[in-house]
Amino acid sequence: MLEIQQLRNDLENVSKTLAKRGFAFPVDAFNSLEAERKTIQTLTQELQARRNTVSKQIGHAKSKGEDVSSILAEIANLGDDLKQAETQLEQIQIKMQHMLLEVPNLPHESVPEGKSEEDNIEIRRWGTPRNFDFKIKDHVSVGEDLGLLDFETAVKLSGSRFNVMTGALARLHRALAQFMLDTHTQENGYTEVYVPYLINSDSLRGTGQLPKFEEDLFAVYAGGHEDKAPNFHLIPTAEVPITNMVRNEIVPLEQLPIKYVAHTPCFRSEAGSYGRDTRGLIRQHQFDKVELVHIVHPEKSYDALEQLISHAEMILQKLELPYRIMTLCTGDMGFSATKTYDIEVWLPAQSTYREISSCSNCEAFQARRMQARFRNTKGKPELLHTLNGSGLAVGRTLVAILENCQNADGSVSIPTTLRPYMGGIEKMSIL
RNA sequence: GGAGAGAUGGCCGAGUGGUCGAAGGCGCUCCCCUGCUAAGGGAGUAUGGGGUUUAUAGCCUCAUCGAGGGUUCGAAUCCCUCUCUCUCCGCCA
Repeated sequence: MLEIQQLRNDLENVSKTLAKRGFAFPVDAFNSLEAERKTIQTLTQELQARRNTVSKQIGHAKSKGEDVSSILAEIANLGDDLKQAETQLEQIQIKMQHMLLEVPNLPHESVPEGKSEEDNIEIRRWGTPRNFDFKIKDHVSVGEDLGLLDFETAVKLSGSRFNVMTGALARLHRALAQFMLDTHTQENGYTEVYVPYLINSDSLRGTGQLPKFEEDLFAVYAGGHEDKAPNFHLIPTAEVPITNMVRNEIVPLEQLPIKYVAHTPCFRSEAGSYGRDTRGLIRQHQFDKVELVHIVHPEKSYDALEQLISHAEMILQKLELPYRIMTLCTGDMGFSATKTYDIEVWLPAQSTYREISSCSNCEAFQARRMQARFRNTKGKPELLHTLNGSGLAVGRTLVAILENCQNADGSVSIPTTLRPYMGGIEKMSIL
């Protein structure tokens, strides 16, 4: 959520900046609502002040045993007038709140302008894609030929966009998550957290998934009461529960920065994306991710973003998987971000780089929705800055290994760093 | 799931219709006093809005005593709903 003060004082610039990311701010609607709000709020407060004064008078008079009927007569209409004004004000404020909750964050000035992913800027590359001297398979064929990846059974169990992994592949999936967690906790200074996978709507509003993106979520109803509002949603990313840990909190200054890491499943309905990546593990309704979250002092958030991306990169470096870093353009960034770096890993079967991590600074956008604050050196509460990034998406990392580490005989070599997590085995082979 | 108790400011804890945004204590900040230390005296110490304003300064004002409704001229106090916490029982991994 943007600061309403900023909208009042600097609407022209705000709306210009929002236009860069393809968002048309309803300037006229805002202005007229704001004018209405001002009138009604002033009126309401005047009536409230009057009521308070008169009530005190009555209190005084009664304690002296005086007659209060004349005072009561004088304010006979006050109650109705006040109630009417309060109702009006409330409706205006609800409208305003709705409007503001749907406005995305302002892109940082360093973010390149653009309309789509075509306009993202590559800022660096690491590693060299391997030359294969045989005809390579995509990850689906590699996994299925090994007999360890089974989409047909997943369809039977749940439907499309789910998967079943068995044996060494299931273990590799688990190994990846363990390896990522260990790296971030032991080398990068993160605190591991375990969080709920079912989350309430206040939390989803806090990080920006609601109210605008409900169709991307799965709703859960206790006892099958679909007629009511959902009790929970399944988390689309651990960013939601982790970041909301500081919702409505005032964090002591000395606890900053807070760096959390969690491994969770993520559930996305991806309602708008049918037809994209229908084959394979790239786009699933359920996938695992190791998520990194920073809760930081506002002056430190851009340094934190650089750290965050480097922590995510470290995983791919240790796995020796080639990747590139992209700065997302204004038009491709997520709702809550001011600046986002994507890490894209090399997928040889697609001869292209594909997103495997997304690291964003949200500045105070989420903190304002969540009222997540710290006490500054003057002792005053001030909004925190929040950042989140994948470190990494486990399923997509698995895809990258299956494709990049495949051999001519159909086997897949286990990256050296993962072998301790795999009981020392060096490859998965066709039996 | 059943029975009961509870939720007040940074913390503890008063407060069952009026001058209560809230006693008292602790903590914290500033000042005074005391030749160190200890003790003592005084003042201050919530958050979010709105108006005014060059101003995140001041001043005026509104709201907030778990959340949301209601009664009333007036609610921390009365009524209703919900959430959460605690104790006991049952069930469960």
